[in-house]
Amino acid sequence: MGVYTDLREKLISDYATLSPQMQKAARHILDHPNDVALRSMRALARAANVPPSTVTRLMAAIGVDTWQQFRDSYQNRLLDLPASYAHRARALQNSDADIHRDAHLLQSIAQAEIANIGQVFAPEMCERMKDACEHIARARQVFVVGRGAAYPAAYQFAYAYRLFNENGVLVDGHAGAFGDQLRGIGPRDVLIAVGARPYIRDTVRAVAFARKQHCPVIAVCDSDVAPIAVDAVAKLVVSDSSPSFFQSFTTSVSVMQALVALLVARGGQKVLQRIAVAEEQLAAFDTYHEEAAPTRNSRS
Amino acid sequence: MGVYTDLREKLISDYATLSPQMQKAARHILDHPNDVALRSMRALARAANVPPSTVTRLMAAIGVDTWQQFRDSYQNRLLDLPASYAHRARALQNSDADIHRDAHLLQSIAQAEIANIGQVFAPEMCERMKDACEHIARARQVFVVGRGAAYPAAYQFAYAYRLFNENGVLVDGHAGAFGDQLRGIGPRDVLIAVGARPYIRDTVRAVAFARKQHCPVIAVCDSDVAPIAVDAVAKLVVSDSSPSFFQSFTTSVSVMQALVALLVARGGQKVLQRIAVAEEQLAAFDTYHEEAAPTRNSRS
DNA sequence: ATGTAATTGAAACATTCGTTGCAAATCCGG
DNA sequence: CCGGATTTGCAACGAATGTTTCAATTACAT
Repeated sequence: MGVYTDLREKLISDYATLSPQMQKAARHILDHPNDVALRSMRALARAANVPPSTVTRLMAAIGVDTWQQFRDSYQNRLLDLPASYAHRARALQNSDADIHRDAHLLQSIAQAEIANIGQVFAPEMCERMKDACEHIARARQVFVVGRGAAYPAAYQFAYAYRLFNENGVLVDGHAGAFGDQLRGIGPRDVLIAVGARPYIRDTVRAVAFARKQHCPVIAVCDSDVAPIAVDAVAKLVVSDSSPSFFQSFTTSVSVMQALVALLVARGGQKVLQRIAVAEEQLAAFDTYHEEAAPTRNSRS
Repeated sequence: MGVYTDLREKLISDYATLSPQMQKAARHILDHPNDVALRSMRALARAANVPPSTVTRLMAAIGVDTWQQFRDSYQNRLLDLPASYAHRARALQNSDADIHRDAHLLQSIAQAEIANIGQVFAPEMCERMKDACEHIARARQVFVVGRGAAYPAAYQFAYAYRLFNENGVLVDGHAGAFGDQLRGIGPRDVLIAVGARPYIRDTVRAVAFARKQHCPVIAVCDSDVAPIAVDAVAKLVVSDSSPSFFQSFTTSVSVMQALVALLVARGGQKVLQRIAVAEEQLAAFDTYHEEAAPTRNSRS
């Protein structure tokens, strides 16, 4: 066990006994170990939003004499990490197949995911995303539909979108009211449909209905010729290849997040304020867990 | 090619034209690249046995404005994932005007997502995932909870898991029945809790309840010291950094998918058959859209 | 050799670094 | 409600950082 690991363990185990401010610092260190190795103490403190002295005090609290010692162990970890991804994958291929079967699978998944993300954010797709945003920004109401495995992506968008806009509707068909939720959809609205093969009937129907009502459709799907992409004003084609049995829906989620990010960027300060208000409301509803003041074990 | 490579190659190609002292410095940098990333300029100068000013002059000689720039590129090399680093640099440099803003944002998102995926599938994390699978495979019932933005990840797992196992329960609190769904949870079960800051009270409560019932908890969260990770049998820490306003939950989804993939792999042929059966059932329920010969829009 | 240009290192510069002392704020048991 | 203990942020410190200036040195063509 390296020094780095020891220090990290100590931070975790002592975390509960630390003062709130020190917890903030400790937390940041645990979550961003590289900052310790590469940036200055003061910079770290700024990032963690604590005064520099807190970090020094944290060092004392976990029994480290000086920041330099602490930083050194984090730097050593960075040097010991063999890590390049290609390297990792290669190491796996010439190793015992059975024992590392799981590890191999996971590395394949990681590579597939990275490749997928890369494709989804290719220049052409970015253009399409921007187009999609134009439509969304202009729309009276924004409907989102996604069933089955595509539901997470739809939900994700609706959840984030509704933090700063009132006109988002997640068509989730709760209580069988699938058709109801699309009532009133029209040319001035927009429907975002998420789905991949095998296409779920509900989603296809929703798209068909929207088209009949002359509502523009944005399709997030696995092919330019997917049934839900026919005549869509924007086709966001996500690659969802995966070594596992199921397709990956990570990229769908990622695209939806990107759309939200674009909308927020376009909306500017005003949107940020709305989000702040929304989060205040949530806090008022006692939605969030308050990070408890630590129970201190006194030592005389 | 990354910035690092450019600088390094510039150093090599210009080596002959440099003054003797600068060559000493350049030589040391080429031989000890990590010193650039981790130590100070003066320390490097001392090690190379040249005065600090020589190093500054070397920066000017190879066309780098400041030591900080130089150091940054070496730091990036130290912690960057090998795959697709190129994307960002290239995409960023041939962009201009107001297109720049959106394009830049999307590229940053892509890069962040890739980095996040990379961290999530780091060797240590893979070990933790395998541990988590052990617990899941042994469990009598598998509860999954995730609220708010974390819901998609929870849903995603539950949806896929239930295709091949009967004992999965998505704790989604529909109709306020949040507590009800956890009834009977016990030591032989397992609870998978997904959540990131700000932690949602329901999720924290669910974890607390499970712990009180001595049910092992698997935490998918953003920190080793997240409230839902306390005393978890497996902590799957996902990095969710994002240039946008919201954290990214893509990685959570990805981890959940990976867990499913591991479980399927572990289950072997038997599991695949179960999935086949489940899909047949879905087809029987007319869930899927049958790909018909496309209705062609007349082109007369 | 001589004058010009290039190279070099010491010193000084404004910052920033990690650390410490201290006074105000906060918590908590009585 | 109080009084002691803990926690916290500010200001200040000396040390070290990256950079610039400048005088001394070297190299080299004339």
